[in-house]
Amino acid sequence: MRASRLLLPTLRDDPADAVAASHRLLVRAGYVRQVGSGLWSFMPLGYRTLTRTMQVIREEMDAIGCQELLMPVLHPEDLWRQTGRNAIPELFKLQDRKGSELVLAMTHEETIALHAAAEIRSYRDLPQCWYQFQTKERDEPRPQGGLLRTREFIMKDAYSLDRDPEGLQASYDAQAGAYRRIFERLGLRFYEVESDVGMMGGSAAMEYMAPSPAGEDRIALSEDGSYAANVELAVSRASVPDFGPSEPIREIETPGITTIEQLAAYVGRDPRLTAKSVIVVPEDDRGGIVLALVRGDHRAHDLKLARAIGAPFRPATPEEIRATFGAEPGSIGAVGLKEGQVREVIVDPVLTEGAYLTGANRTDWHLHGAEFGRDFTGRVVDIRHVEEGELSVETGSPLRIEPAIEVGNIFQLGTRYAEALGATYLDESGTEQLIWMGSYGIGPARTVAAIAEQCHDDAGLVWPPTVAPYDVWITPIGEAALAAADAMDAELAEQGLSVVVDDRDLSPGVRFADADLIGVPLRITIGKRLEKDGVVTIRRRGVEGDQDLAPVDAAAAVLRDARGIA
RNA sequence: CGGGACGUGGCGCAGCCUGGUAGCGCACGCGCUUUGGGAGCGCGGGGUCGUCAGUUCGAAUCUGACCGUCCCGACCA
Repeated sequence: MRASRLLLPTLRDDPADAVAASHRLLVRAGYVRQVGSGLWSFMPLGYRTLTRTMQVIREEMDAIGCQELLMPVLHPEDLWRQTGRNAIPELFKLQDRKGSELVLAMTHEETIALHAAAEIRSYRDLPQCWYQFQTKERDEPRPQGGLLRTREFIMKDAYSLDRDPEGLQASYDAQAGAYRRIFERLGLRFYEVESDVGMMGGSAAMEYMAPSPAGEDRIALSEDGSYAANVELAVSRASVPDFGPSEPIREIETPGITTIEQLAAYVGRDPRLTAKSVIVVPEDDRGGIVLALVRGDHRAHDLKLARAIGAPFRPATPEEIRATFGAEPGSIGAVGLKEGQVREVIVDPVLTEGAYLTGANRTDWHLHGAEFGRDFTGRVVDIRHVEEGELSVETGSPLRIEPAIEVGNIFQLGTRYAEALGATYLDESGTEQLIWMGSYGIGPARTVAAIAEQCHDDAGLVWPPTVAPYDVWITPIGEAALAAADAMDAELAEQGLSVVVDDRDLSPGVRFADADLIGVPLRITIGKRLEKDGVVTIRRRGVEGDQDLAPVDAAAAVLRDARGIA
């Protein structure tokens, strides 16, 4: 293919609003263009990379017996009412001309359960695995980072249907294997981590996380490799301070002290001997204030706390705190609360050992020596944010925390959707049973962006061969070189390689710079060495000092053999 | 939702404070020269300055509303 016939809208300058490397480079190299906030077009170059990525995913899905299908994006809202997920704020809603209520699908569990309910009759029909590549629509509060968080995106979503939990486990394990093969083939560095089940509901879940500074997620990894989890549910061993002997609880005056740092400094104690009060208002219909306690040097994790409460929440305002506790913020604690004063007290398990400095619910006073069980109580739930350097629970290996991009996830959903939509089968005894479901997603566009985050240098993209838009990029310099390049293109194309001959009437420097930016892995330059010695230059993008000279007649064979191209 | 920044040819920007007929670089078209790492010269095309309203003899510039885009926050008690 001649470059003069291709759309290659490369930009010399970085787009002004791009922050993430993938955003900057994919726009500059002409792969994608923005249509609106969180809305992107894949230009021809980008679409080649996207389709190659999708093809790898398709092959691995097919390899585990998953069958491809296609479901609509536009759904009757009623379908989503049946699972209650029509209340999710990210769900786009609209009406048709008759006023019928419709939604734009953000995922397809409901649809799958609908079809399972209608088509699956007998245990003989199970197990099944269905998947599609289909557009998802999500009304994100804040699209971000180019392709990293968008409002519309294609998802590969697969769904397994099994007769029992054992069958679901087997389907889930097969998907996990396929996912590892997919991301390995795509040349992505990734971690498989335990994850929260989130809005899907269900029992077990894992995420596939590509480490990148642009990632919105944080994952906790043990140095010995035995533990990997999203910080949303990661656990660790906290350090243990020296508590000293148990003492009776007593009030101490702490004028103007409202933060843990001030408190620890004022009384000259380790912050680990203080307890921090997190006061929040759940956003559900029950009302009331929840008081959560973590150790002074610890942080509560938002999502862990929301899970413990069973609802999203917002921080309580100073007025709400004063009204509830009769004291200023900064002096609040769980000791001496009256029945019904707060909706609930949640205590991090770390605080069940030892005695702590805590708020006295009296402005400018704190309590010394408060012990769980003796002086205060509450529901014990892990709500603590794990910290870098803490030890893994099982092996004691130190943890580090890395930012990462979630490129895929797998969920054991159980029977939630089957129940809601009546997806059942008859077992051998003729008894009606619920179908056990799993769901398995990959975002191909986000995966492409994650690869771009990991695979680039100062000059541009450096694609792994599996996802590069083309296999070989030839830069001919001069008339004779162009003929040789076309001949080489024909020969390589016959071997199944896709080739671009950059015949554009631009200076060599500009064409080299574009080739670097676009990031095709194999490069052939044909120029003055052709006339002088009859050789061409073969290089590999992104490999320092990599350069071979090959006779023009043998270049195609040399390139194929030396580079191990399949 | 809260806060901040920015909207001027395709891209990156200046002009705005101090109102007076819109400019630079790149890209683009034509011609000549040039051709192994972002070439040179010459000529040329392209912008109702985000939208609407207001102030004014006159608005890219001042005022207001709206729209759009990006970033931070919505943990740090």
